[in-house]
Amino acid sequence: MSTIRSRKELSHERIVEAAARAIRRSGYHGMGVADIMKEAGLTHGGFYAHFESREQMLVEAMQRAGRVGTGRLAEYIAAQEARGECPFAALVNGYLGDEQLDNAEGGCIVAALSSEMPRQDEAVRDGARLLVLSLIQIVRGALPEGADNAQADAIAATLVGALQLARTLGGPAGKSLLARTRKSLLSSQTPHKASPPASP
Amino acid sequence: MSTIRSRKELSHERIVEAAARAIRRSGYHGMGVADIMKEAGLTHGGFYAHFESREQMLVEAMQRAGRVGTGRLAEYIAAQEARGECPFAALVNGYLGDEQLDNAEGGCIVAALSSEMPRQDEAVRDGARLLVLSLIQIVRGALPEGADNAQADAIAATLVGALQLARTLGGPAGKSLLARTRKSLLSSQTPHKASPPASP
DNA sequence: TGTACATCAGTGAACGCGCGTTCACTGATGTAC
DNA sequence: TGTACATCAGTGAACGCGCGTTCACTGATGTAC
Repeated sequence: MSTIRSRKELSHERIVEAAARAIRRSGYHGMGVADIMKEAGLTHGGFYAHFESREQMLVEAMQRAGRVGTGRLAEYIAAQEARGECPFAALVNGYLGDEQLDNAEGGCIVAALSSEMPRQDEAVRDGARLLVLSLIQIVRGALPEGADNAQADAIAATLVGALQLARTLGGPAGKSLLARTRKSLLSSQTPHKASPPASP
Repeated sequence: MSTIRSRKELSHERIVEAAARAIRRSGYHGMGVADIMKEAGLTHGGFYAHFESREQMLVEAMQRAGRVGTGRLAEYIAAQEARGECPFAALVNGYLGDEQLDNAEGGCIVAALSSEMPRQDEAVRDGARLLVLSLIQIVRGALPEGADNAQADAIAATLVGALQLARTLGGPAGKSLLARTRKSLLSSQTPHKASPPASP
């Protein structure tokens, strides 16, 4: 597969890239078409040569953020696994790492937008559904064989919710909420990997 | 404490009520000042006799939604407890009840807005922090004596996240995500109330 | 290889619309006597 | 109890601004010969 891209294709990618960052940083309505074009090094007039509408750009931006985010997380888990860490711990520590607190722009798009997702128009919401499903897929993949699927849903919810609550609190309070959530998740899950701990 | 309210106070409350519903249904920016005044049975011109700015109205609306929501949830838990249900199960079943799927407008304000909260200006965000903390407080109250505080944070995150993911999926898929999350939460927690189940 | 022309990506002004905010005014409520 | 006046809540027109979208135009890229 060729890497040769036309000038226009390159611009298109820069715009989508900028939009993918913008919506995670500022929300679906947080930045205008002109701002995003500017961030891509262009002026707003050319926008509609690339997209039918702002909404269509949102869809592409979501897909991109989802694809990249999923890929990075999967890579991280694989890398940690290669170092002997259990995949679930890698997921929790990667997804809820302290760096994620101030990195909405480069982080998980579901955590950045999920309370807004249900309110979007059909096209955007369809894209959002896929993002949710693919996050759940990743969680499933990181759970031990034979784990209940119900757990994957609950854990995905915990990851997303924790990042949002921690970001809302911000500062040390947010950091400590993150740490507690990691701890809680890891201790709840280990029994499935090893033998159940004796109840004290 | 007197219930006598002046005409203006009554209007004020209607506006805040309408705003509290509006932001949960449509997000912080989802409805304009004029829409909200209309919903309160007024015209937009009178708005600034009640609030210094739109932002200040948001703060009051959040406080109200938080107060009412917290009250309702606490009452529900108490009522179920009186019927012999354990408080944690009441919390999970109440907060993640199927009715909540289509009731953002009347439901938990944290679930309705948490991905937007970190992006609000200081006054609104301060209000949001209090909402998060009071949700965590409720969860703590519903956990058995001696439960780890870390668990309360994780569970609050799960509740909030699950409602958002379920609402994004919508329909049967959303309903089933909710059900799975309830199941997973309840089975993870019961060991603390009763004796730990034998590992199969 | 060089010139002439067509294509194409991007520019920037302009438009319409919605929204937060202001303000002069009105009609109702309430107070003084 | 009734009248005259002051206060006050609410009205609706108007404002400025930002945003999504359109469009006539420009300058660069690429093709034909």
